[in-house]
Amino acid sequence: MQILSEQELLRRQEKEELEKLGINPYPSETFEVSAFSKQVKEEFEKEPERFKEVTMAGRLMSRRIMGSASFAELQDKDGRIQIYLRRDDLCPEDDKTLYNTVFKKILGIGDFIGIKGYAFKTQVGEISVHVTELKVLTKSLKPLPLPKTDADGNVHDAFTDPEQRYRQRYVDLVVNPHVKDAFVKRTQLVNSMRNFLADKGYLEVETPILQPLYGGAAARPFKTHHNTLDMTLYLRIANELYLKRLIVGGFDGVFEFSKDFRNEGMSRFHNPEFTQVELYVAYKDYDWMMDLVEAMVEKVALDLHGTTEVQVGEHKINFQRPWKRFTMFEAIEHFTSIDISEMNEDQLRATAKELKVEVDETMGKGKLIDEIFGEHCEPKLIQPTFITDYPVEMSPLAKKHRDKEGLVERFEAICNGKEICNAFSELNDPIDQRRRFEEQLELGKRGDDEAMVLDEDFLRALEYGMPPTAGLGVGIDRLSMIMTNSNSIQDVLFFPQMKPEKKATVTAATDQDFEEVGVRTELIPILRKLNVLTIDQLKEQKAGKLLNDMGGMRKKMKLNDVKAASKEEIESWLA
RNA sequence: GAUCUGGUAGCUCAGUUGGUAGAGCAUCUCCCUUUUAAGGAGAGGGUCCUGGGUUCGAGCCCCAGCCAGAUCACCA
Repeated sequence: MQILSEQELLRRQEKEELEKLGINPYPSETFEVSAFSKQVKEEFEKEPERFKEVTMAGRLMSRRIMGSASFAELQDKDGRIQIYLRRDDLCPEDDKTLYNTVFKKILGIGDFIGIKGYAFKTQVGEISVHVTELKVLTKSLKPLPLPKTDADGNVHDAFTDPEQRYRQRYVDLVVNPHVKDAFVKRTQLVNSMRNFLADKGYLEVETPILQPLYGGAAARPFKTHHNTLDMTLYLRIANELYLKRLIVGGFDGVFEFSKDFRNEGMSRFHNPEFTQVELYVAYKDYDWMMDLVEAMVEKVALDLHGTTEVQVGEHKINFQRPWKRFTMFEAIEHFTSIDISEMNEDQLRATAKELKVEVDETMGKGKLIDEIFGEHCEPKLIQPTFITDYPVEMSPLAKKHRDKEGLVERFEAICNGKEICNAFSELNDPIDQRRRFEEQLELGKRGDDEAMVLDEDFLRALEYGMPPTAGLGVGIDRLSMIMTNSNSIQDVLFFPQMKPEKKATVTAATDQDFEEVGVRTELIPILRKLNVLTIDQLKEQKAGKLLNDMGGMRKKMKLNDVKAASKEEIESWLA
């Protein structure tokens, strides 16, 4: 049994009162809506004729009752609009129940109602709807936390606790309008990219999420089991190897918006499941792909904001083409004034130590370069910048650079100090690919639990021949954070991963349970009020103390007509 | 995984050396009858995250745990 607060109990009573009046608190039939809050507020003055009769629906979010007339606010998908109710308009007949009882007494904040009426402008100049008909659409049984905004725009009592906001996103969305905006923008972002790619003639596809081998990235996977096949399956960490198989098969441009899963740490930049769009285009290279990324992200910014400039934290980021391009060596030289391009491993290690980068003996050349870059360059790259030509050791699926030894044709776009995409000229030499996988296997044997596994079927596909191909992965969550000025990935995921809420430790006893040990029905509420919720808790009580406590509580609860429990009675329960 | 911070009414938060749990909003009652974050008056509402300990007495002190956030580590 649930323990309900006073306000919850009251709302349950209100629901029952509606039923007694013959009003279904949860009606099933369609309620036709003809107008929305934003539309009425923006268009009424231009075209008042259109709003002479409107039907609207939403949650009641505030009420100001003044006897026979009331103002209230209705919140629909777009926002709030003031509504005006007058008793004699709502109830032209003698029966004033709908106004006096249903609206004034029974309905409350959070309840869904449908209204019919006409738009007008109040004396203070607020566009409102004068209600002529009112229908209860859903009774809400829990009180909403209600932030208030004052005349200066300051928000009071905002619903801000991050734990509650993420666990109960539905409440967050109802009471914090800016939250909704970020999610709408996220969907616009995806649509913008999808249209951009589809307009170029690339095919949106779906590939397996459950994979017998996980590949395409270096990460620990989630593992699961298929009963019928009696085999281990992994949730994909990337879909790269499947999309490349499709290029082998003859598609010359494929992309997929894919949920990927990585069994790793969580932070404001990491959620165990996240979204990437991956794109593979045949007969292209990474230079070509940089041009595409610039054009696509610039378009996203324009579609979302109408400008290429986006405010992110304290920075104004400009996505206008062309973006700055640095090779990784150039970037390091730019930020540290050290040219590392000709250094061997020992010199690199010495340089890293000099630059106060933490190094250990297991790090090879590639890893050392990456550490120096990550420490001294990446955080400083605020405006969108392409970093090109990565060390081969860290990129087992990228093609070796056409003329730079030890590097691959790879780029990342960095923005606001974080990677937003990763791309390469895809490795299509099956012999080289096998060798790179084997190097990964070595790393795995040495204990790197994120090393890639060898995928024979993928190699077989490459052996049939994959044309030269440019590939790209864009982190949708990261890009959404930038485009919505969000500080945490949790603000662009409706339901970020959380530990489960602690369950109620005890299952409360029912009335019947109490009655079975001899407690009179009318005494049960007193026991509950004393926090004696289970029979075990009852049995632990001391008879004398319980006698006193129950007497006090009986008085406090004003249960004067309930005969107090006697000492003998209490002893019989505890026996 | 480490460190720090937090968890008190439906919401936002106070709470003094350890001594009867508070405010604002929300809720309820009454008054007011075209308002603009809150018109006025009154009332109700609590597992102080959980479990131990110290104490005559714990929201407060000690120990263990749970949940969250931030930072770090990890995440090519």
